[in-house]
Amino acid sequence: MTESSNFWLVKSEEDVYPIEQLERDGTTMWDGIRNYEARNIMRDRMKPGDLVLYYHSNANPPGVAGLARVASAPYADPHQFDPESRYFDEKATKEEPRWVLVDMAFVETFPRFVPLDEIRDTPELEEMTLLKRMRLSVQPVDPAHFEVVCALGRRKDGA
DNA sequence: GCCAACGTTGGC
DNA sequence: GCCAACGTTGGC
Repeated sequence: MTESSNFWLVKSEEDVYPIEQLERDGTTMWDGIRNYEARNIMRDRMKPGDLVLYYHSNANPPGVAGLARVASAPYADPHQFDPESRYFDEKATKEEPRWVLVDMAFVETFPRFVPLDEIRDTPELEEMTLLKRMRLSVQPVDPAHFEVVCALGRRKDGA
C-alpha cells in the first residue's frame, strides 16, 4: 500500500446534516453518495480511523466546521435496494451493489469555523483539492493542507 | 433563486 | 465512442 494520504474531506449540506447533528448521533452512515469518484474513495481508500474535514456546503458562509473520522469498513448503501428511497437504484443487486459507503463518527467541532473564503485566501492552500474540484463531495486532502486547515480552525485570535 | 461547473445518460 | 442534452451540486 503506497497510499499515505489518509486525510479526507466530506461535504454535507448544512441544512440537511450539520456537524451538530453528527455530534448528537455520534456515528452516522455516510449515505446518499451517487458519484462514482466519491464512491471509489470510500470503497477503496478510506480506512477506519482516518480523519476527515467536515465541510458545510449550501451554507452562509460555506466552510470547514470540524472533524470526523472514518468509523467502519466500506459496505453497501442499503437505500439502493429500497424502491421507496430516493436513492433506489434498479441496477443494483445484493450480489453486485453499485453504491458503497462508510460510517462517519464525530470527532470535534472547531472552536473557529474556517470559511471557504479564508481557504481561498490562504497561500498554502492554493492547491487544495477543494478549490480545484469544487463539486466533488468526498475527496482526498493533502496532509500538509489538513494541518493548515486544522490550525485555522483552532486559532485563538480572530484575525 | 440563479446559473456555472461538471458528471451522467443516451442517441447515433 | 462522440457529444449534446440533461440533471445535480453548490457558490453567490
